[in-house]
Amino acid sequence: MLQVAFIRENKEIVLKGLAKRNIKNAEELVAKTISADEERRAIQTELDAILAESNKLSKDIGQLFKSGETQKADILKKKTVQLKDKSKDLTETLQNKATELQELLYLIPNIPNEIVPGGTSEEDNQNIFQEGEIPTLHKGALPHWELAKKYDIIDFELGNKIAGAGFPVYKGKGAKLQRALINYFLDKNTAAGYEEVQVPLLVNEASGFGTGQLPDKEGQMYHDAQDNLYLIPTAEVPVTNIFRDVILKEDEFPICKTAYTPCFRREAGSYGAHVRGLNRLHQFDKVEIVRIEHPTKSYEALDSMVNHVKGILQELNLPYRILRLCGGDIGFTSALTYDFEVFSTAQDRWLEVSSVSNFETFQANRLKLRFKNNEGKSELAHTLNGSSLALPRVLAGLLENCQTPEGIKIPEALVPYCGFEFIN
RNA sequence: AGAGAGGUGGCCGAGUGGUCGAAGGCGCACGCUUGGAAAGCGUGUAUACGGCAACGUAUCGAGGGUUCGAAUCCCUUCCUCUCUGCCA
Repeated sequence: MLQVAFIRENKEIVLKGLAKRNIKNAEELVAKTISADEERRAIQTELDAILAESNKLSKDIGQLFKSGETQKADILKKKTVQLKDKSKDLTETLQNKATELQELLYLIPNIPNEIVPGGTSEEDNQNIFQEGEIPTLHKGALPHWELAKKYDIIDFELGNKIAGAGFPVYKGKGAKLQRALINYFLDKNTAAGYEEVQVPLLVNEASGFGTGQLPDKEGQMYHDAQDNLYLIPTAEVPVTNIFRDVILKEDEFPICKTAYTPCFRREAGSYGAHVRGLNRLHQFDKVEIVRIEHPTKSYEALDSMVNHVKGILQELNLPYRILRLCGGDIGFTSALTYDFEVFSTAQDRWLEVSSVSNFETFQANRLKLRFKNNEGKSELAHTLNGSSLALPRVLAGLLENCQTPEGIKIPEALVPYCGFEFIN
């Protein structure tokens, strides 16, 4: 959520940013927000004056009672009763206006960074880096869902029976490979200075609002109505919410956390070949990195996160590319996002395996995540996160790219974690 | 799930109707003191909103009520702890 004061004082920047995201009614939205804010402030000023008067009268009444001047006190009492009615009305008006403003603010996405390209869809994302050799596969090479079946390492059918589509069962070396990947990613992240944390997989409403999943993506999360808890769609939610309502000291930066969690997504509206196999699941494993940074350092941090993810993909020897997401494709809460995609050779398509973003103050404003700057004033911090990495598509890429007529050849870096070199 | 106790500032903790945004202590910051430090002494130390500012308003888990006036009384709700039950 943007700060109202920022919108008020930087209307042109906001409009320009919304234009880059192709928001249709941006002018109207911003105008409404600014006027709601003005009205809100006017009402508050009025209400404050009434309350101030009423507070003063109450004190006077106390004094009068003490000195026994009850008649005078009774006169003042009548006055305060009137003030009370007035203040009650105004309080309600104020609350309505504040809610109206809040709802408008929820509709305004983050302002994209200068370097975010314009564009309307994923077609317009900028390919800024690519490396790794796309292997030439042998004759009869298979997509990963066929390989999974052939070597009996992932059973989609069985998952169907137990839970439904999108909940695969990993078996034998498949299950072990999952565990190996998780440990490998966590080790890479902790070696790079991220502290490992284990967090709840269910979160409350406040946490959902804190990182911006609510109210925008309500339908995308599994919800337990009985206890009003949500299954996390990403570790970003619980990990970032560690810092909800926190005021940091400046010397606590940078804060770097990593967490492995399963992620749960309803993926309502997805269908077709693109959701085949591991391409899109309701439950999947992911290792996440989260950073809380000083505003002047957050873009440096974003670069370092990008380089970190790069290093992992290089070590896994997977062909990948990095995209800078365009205004039309970038997430609601993000100011700048880099997507990492691994080439899935047998499917002949790129699969997103990581998304690394700087949210600047957008999440921090909702989270009330601040720090004391050197003037002693509290200021919003910057939050960032990225996948390092999401498992299913890395696995898909691995299976497809590393297949040989003799079986799947496990990348060297993973062998110590798996304890085997081949799946055959 | 049942019974009981409790939620106050960064932390501990006092406060049962007015002068309480809240004693006292700890912590922290600055200053004095010192060769330097510790101790000691002094000063300061919540957050949000409005206002150029002075200052005003709100906040004692949250929401509502009683009252001229609520941290304090009443209702609802959430959370924590203890015991019992159940259980990996």
